[in-house]
Amino acid sequence: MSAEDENTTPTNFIRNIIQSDLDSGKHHAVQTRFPPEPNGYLHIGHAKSICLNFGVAEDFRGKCNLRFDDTNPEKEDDEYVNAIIEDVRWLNFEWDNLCYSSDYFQQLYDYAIALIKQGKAYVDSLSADEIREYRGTLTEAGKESPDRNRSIEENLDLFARMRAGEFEDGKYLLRAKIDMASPNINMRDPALYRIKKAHHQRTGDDWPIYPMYDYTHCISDAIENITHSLCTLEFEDHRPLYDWVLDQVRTDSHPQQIEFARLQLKYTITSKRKLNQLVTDKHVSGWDDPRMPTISGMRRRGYTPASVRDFCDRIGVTKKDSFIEMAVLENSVREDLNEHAVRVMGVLNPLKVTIENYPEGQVEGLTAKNHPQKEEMGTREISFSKTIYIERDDFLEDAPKKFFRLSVGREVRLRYAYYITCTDFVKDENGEVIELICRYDPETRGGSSPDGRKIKGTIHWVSAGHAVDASVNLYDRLFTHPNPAGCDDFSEHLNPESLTVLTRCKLEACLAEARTGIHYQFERTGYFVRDSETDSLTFNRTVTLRDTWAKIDKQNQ
RNA sequence: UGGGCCGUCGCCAAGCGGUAAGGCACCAGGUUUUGAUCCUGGCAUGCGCAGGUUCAAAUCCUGCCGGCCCAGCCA
Repeated sequence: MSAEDENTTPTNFIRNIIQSDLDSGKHHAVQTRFPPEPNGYLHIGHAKSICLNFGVAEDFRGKCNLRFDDTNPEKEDDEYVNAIIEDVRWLNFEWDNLCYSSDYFQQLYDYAIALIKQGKAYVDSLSADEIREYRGTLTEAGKESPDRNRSIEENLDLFARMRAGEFEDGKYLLRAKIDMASPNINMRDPALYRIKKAHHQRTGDDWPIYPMYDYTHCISDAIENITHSLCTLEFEDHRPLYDWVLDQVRTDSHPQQIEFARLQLKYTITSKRKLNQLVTDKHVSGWDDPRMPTISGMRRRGYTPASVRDFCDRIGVTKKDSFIEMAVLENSVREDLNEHAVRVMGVLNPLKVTIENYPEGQVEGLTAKNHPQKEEMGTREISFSKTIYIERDDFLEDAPKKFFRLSVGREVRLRYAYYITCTDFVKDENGEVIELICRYDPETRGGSSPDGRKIKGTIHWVSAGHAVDASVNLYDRLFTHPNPAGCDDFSEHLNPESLTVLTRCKLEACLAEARTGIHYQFERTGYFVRDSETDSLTFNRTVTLRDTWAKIDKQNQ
């Protein structure tokens, strides 16, 4: 690795382990997998796992599978598998094989029979409540079930009948025979199979019994010859069980489970259950509401795959619980958008300006750059006329000295157009300023003066007769609390101002044909994309520009 | 008071016995027809705390302190 690469190629303890496994010859190729359960939409936390698993495979020239962990049919749905596939594709990763745990139901079942034959698993008739009682507590050992020493023949018979659908849900359970006194509760004869007469999205009504996660995951990994099985910290206690199952079962490989800390982002939540609740309780419009930390929400909001991937590279991978600041994500988004977004002008809160000395009815075309630093992005023509709109915020009746914008007697530059000086303003009956009267300097066409006088402020504008009307959605953080998930009721901390809908915004004419997926910078206000779910002309603000003035203004107050 | 794991700058994060990378944030300047971008500089005598080993410790040892996870027939 060269010195230049040090900042761009992430290094972390997992990559170090993989590198040494490759160096030592333990493995000759890397095989990972991203194993979502299709019971909800993917969020930014999953993006971290996706970038890790696919990223590692990519960088070590290995492969990564996309595997749906679909062993709980009651909560899973095809809607979710399709959304997940779309999201992974959007992030621009390519999987080796697309698999489902349900593909292995028969093998899993066969392995279970083998386990029973080895005397390592038994059918228990204890009820769920009894099992909980028998399990013991964190500080006390559990008790062995009366069925623990059922004969192998009887276990085989019972398990076969479970599979045949002879029993009602909950009547029997297949358990591993490990150690009821283990200090690790996961090892106290964990459940392997439960009876659940539920219809499965893929296997239909073939199975009245479904395997549990601990049993399924490790075997699925082994079947796919996964070399490094990366998962989050809460599964650390499950690793002994992961290894136990693979030690009992005859598989060709024994993947290594490695745990890392899940992503936590300040002022939002990354829990499928809670996100689901936001949708169900209508706090947001859906899983893809642009305020949601879901991948589909971020996509609709205008985040780019590159920015999400960059973010994941920056935050690192460790075993430490941490909370990432939103600013890191926003920085990644701004960095990518600054590079690629097309510059245009859009007035969000219009204030009419009449240029008194500009000829009535005259219209002239001015040339604007599509990107200030990138000539190759070209230019476009914009229309200028006697009546224009500027941003309300760009005029102040009583302006402080450092306010480089309009006020009576002050001169500013209209971007790419002329210098104008405010001479007067009009108020309505409520005392609200509704119009500005200005004079322009004909010598400053294009935005520079022959006398070279310095103009501190440049503001954006749009010609009244040429602008298109649009709605604009402004988004702010969804929660007012940095850790809503840690509160008793996270819904109490919803930010009432997370969405501001602006109507009749005045945008540059070219935006009438704006297409979803094209990123724009409305100069001086932020990055925007056309909303994908609305027919009328509606834009979503992806993120604001950095605003030093807002910061100064705030400090002065 | 069972087990597992974690503590390096406000937020992340390198570091793996040789004298504290980097990013975000923040602060101070410069350039600028976006108060944007960009550029320059500043920002841990210190690595949870206390002892010990060593010529040398964030790195090794011991003991504390603090935090997270586990008692679903969820994943």
